[in-house]
Amino acid sequence: MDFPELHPWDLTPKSAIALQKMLAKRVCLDNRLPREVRHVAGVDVSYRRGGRDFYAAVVVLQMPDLAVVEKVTARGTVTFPYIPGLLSFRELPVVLQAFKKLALTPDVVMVDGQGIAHPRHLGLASHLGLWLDLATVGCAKSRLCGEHGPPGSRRGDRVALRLENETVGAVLTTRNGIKPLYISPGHLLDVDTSVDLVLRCLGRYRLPEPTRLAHHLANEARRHGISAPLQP
DNA sequence: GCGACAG
DNA sequence: ATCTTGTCGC
Repeated sequence: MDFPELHPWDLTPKSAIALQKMLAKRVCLDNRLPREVRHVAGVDVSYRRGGRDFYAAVVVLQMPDLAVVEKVTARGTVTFPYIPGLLSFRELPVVLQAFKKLALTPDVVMVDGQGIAHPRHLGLASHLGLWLDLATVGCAKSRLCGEHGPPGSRRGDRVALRLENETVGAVLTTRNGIKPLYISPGHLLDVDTSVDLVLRCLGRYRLPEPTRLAHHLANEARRHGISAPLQP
């Protein structure tokens, strides 16, 4: 159950699903955020179509100005195929390597992917949150599961994302007339707090600054083919 | 069996 | 996610 100790290639989709069901019980949806959120981190992974290398990037921004205070990257190897619902088994290993290089411990982490808006309530954001014991928010660009009404078209508009008769997240419009984002709590916070946090991290783009900047940094790391700690 | 399906 | 050139719009 521990990546560093478990040979990744021994994990089968079936065992991965069993593990998700176990871990999902430990996800906490109560707010455990500090009174004042000082640091918000964004994480993302990049790789080439036929390549075996994965590049993860973590960027830490300070609130409320969103200034970058730390950036790290890490390189890893593909050990699991992409299967909808099992994304964390593919991306978590390299993401964890990147977090090991982080000097700061952010109050919350924004992830490119789902939180509990997942078939077994354990999307990448939730899995990462449990692993790091940090508050995490799932910020996906498209839907994995769940139903929702027509999203509003103005920034700030949101509609509930429901799954099995429960609200597991929100479909949030981050820019006027632009395709909305799928927000769901990963760990240690609730839906409303997740949405509020994303809104407070919004710049002039569709994606909130933390994940947007992490995306760029991961792409840059991939292009350089190296992984080196950086100084802001 | 068929359609859906984060990144 | 990634592959790719131009192109429509604020």
